[in-house]
Amino acid sequence: MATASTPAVPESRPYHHGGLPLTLLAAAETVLVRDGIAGLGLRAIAREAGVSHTAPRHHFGDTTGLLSDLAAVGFQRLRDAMLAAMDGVADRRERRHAIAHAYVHFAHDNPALFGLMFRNEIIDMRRPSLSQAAKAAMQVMAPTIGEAPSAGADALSASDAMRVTAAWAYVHGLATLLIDQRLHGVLKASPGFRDPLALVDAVLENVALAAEPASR
Amino acid sequence: MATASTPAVPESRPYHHGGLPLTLLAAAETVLVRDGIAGLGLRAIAREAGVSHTAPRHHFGDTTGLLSDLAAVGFQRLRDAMLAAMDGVADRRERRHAIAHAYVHFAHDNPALFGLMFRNEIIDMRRPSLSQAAKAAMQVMAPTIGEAPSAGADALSASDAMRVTAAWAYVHGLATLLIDQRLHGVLKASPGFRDPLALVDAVLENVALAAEPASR
DNA sequence: TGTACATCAGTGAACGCGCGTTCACTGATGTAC
DNA sequence: TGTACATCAGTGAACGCGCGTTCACTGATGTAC
Repeated sequence: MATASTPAVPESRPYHHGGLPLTLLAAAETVLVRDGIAGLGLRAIAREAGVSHTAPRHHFGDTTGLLSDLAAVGFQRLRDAMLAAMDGVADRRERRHAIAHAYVHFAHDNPALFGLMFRNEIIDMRRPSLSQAAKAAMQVMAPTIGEAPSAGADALSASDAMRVTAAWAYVHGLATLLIDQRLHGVLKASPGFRDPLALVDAVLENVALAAEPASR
Repeated sequence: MATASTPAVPESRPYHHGGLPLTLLAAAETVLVRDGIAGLGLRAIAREAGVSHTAPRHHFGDTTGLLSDLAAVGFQRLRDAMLAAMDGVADRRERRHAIAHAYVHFAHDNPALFGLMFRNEIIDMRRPSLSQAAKAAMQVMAPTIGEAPSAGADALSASDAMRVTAAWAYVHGLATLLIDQRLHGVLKASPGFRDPLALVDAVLENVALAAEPASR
């Protein structure tokens, strides 16, 4: 494809689009944010992109293909957000907090996209682009959360595996309860928090995970 | 309705069903388990119940009404499971563990139903039957998890609100990551756990939440 | 004890909708010679 | 430098599908008198 380097786009829309795949992903996100996951069909996305409704098929095959790639974009952005939050933070505990904060706030700021990233009915985690993006995002968490930082995420001790799982579940649970609006009950029982996000932020500040001795 | 006490059901199906609402809820769960959330339409449910596809409308109004009631049944069962797990357990820490274990295993055993209970697009949390069932389930957790057990769930101190939120998020995250099959990556990096559920059980045994001083 | 009638519960045909899929096509690009 | 041709990218009409909704209806039940 010699498209990215073509000097200029002709004034009247050319027959060949040039960068349809990226345009379709952007259109899909627009539809997702506007109409929610229910509105995410190939026809609706093509309509949003101003293109024939059979065009997406050339690039993505089917709806699952397109949405899986969109979910992959989501994981890349989540990873970037966590990396940016950690940047320059030396203290280990601070880094952990920065990651958790970034995870929850990413979900809060992109609720529809975050939801899509975990909707197995309409995306396919076996697609390489998606599984790799998801793995890359998780590999940002593992070294910071585990005990043996250098190990990376390809070989975890049992206790590190438990730490990583627990930490991920903790922030993931906060994120999903937050964006699914399930915290209003707690908020009503304990006024003083401005809104659900404030409650979640306070939780992240004050309640940490602690590996405890096996004898509980 | 003088249905529950009618002596016997005539051999040839009577025109009036008698207990259609309950039958429809059961049919909906059958469809949900068999075809997933995507298959949950009024027509499919009526078909499963062996009844005209407009009949559900008399009792539930629309799809959201029926599914919201099914989600309410789910919350009732979750509550029952947590109560049963706590039954006779005196130690506070053991009770906490029992609740968490019950929560995660309920999700594991009823993944489709659990998923429905948190799908805001197709259920309506404002319906009284659903919001009450959800609240009742949460009120099983709150007194055991907070510091001031007698307070119940209607008035929580700020620190209890944080504890409850954190504990709920923790088990909820474990449950969702588990049933969404997101733990395979961790499992691959750390063999030795039989399967994702074994990993989650180990996490529940060994990693607890700890409220820490505000200075992190 | 019987009769009339309103109300409730369930039926089945019909409609319109948006969807995914198929198909024959056309416009544009790249490559072989 | 030009020509022929294969391939790629996108079009638009058509089809079938399951869905929710509307409608006139029928069978059964409860209640007033």
